[in-house]
Amino acid sequence: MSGHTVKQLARMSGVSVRTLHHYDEVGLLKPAYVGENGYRYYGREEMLRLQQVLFHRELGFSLEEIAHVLAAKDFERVAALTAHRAKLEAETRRYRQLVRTIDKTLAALAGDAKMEEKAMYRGFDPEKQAGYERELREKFGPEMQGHIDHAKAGMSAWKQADFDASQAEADAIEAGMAQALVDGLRVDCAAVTALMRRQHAWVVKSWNRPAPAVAFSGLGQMYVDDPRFRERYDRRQDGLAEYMAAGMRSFADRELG
Amino acid sequence: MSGHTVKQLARMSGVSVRTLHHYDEVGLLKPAYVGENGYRYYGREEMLRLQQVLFHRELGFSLEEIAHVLAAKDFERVAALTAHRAKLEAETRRYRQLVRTIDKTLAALAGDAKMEEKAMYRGFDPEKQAGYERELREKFGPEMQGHIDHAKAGMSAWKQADFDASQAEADAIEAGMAQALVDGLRVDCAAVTALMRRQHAWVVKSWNRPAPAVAFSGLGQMYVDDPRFRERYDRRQDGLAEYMAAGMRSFADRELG
DNA sequence: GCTTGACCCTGACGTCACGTGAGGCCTGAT
DNA sequence: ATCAGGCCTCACGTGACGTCAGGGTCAAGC
Repeated sequence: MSGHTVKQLARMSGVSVRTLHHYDEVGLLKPAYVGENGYRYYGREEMLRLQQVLFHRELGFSLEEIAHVLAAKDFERVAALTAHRAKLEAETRRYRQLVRTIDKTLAALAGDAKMEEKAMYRGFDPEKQAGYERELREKFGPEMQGHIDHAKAGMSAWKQADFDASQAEADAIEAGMAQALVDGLRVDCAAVTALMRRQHAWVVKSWNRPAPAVAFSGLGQMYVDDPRFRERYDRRQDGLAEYMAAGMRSFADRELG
Repeated sequence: MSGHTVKQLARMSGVSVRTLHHYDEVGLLKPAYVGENGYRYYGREEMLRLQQVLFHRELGFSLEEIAHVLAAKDFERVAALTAHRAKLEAETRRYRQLVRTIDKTLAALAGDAKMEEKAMYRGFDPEKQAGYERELREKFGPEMQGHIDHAKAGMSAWKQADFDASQAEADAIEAGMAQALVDGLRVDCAAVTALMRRQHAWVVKSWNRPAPAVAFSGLGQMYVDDPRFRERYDRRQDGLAEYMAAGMRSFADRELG
């Protein structure tokens, strides 16, 4: 019963010869026996094991994890699969977010996202807001007026009283971040994280809707990209726009992911 | 205007110094200027470019792709983003499929009804867990002990980290339901519905898989039928097991159907 | 017995986006 | 002068193989 050679097994299972060599090398799948010429020969048992390996590989387990799982009994296997399932779901959620971000970016590139951009400015500075509206009208003509009116109606809840308090909070956060920047604090340190938590709360309140990870770090990105925001931050402290963006991204990754 | 050194830029943008070195190496982000001592100095333009790089990196572009995208015009950029979007969606679909595969595998492994039952009890009560282990030992003898120990190690993360929070939520829900019961609230009133929504979320998290209507109301039924659960609830409040079951069935009918 | 061509082996380097030192120079403060 | 803390350039390690290079082995046909 000489068993199968590497090429035979490779063809049967759809993997490469090199892969079998590699699995032998790392001890994941050793041949049933090795001829004196050094040839590898695989038997029925090895074929079954290979199937197990490939199954778990498909699921995204690393070879090391596979070795561990195959050595374990059902009990542990269930735990491993459950944990892996959670990872896959997390990845799925992350990818969905990325797709949404791409959609937004595409919309922005297509010029469709004027309203979105507008929404992000909301509550920042009513004077600039007015200037921005004029700009929009000039660019896109009178048919834009309807959209602007609509947005204004949405802002009616935004009373002047709220604006002052909100602006004060924004100022306080910026001041804290500027200090953190000159102090050379890392963006993931506790102090900056606390500031970012306030920033996140502020954004949620300003937008009047939740700000998930991608939206929050995307807003940070806009602080850097958009000259009106950038100018505001850099006037306070050189590099503050980037620092804010980094802080927000870091916070989003760590706490909103 | 000396610009920023590597460490400064790294801190501002939240990347490592090595990353900046690497980006320089591969030509993705070169310093504005290199001193005669060999130091890298970055200016405003480089900071902006770095933000662009990081944005695309988050989306999962490779560094090579990023270099290409940043050198391209809007038209090409749209094409790249669209193509990348398709890739992400394909990955998302693939992951969903993998999750389904895992679910099937878990179901198969649980074909042994004991395993299923055990999974349901998971995170509920360590004492019951101990009872189950003893049962296993009596049935399969001492050689099982090794497996149990091993599995315990694998599950320790679950038990230690999540058990407390999970149990606290379960307790809170039960307390709320007990109060609702003594207050004579109908199981379809808003307050109880809210509690049942939490209960459903808790079950989904505990099981780590969706709980459709039949499963959810079936679990409620089990609270009545199974003495271990029944005792737990009735100790807190007489009739609570039935009340839970009624609430869950009602919720399942109204919101999960 | 010899050639041919398909198959086998063992290195060993390349991939990608950095992490992690090692070893040494530069700079500003004491 | 010393010292800490920056900066630099190598250069190896990661994971799961792909891809040669160089050389031995096997079955079949001549």
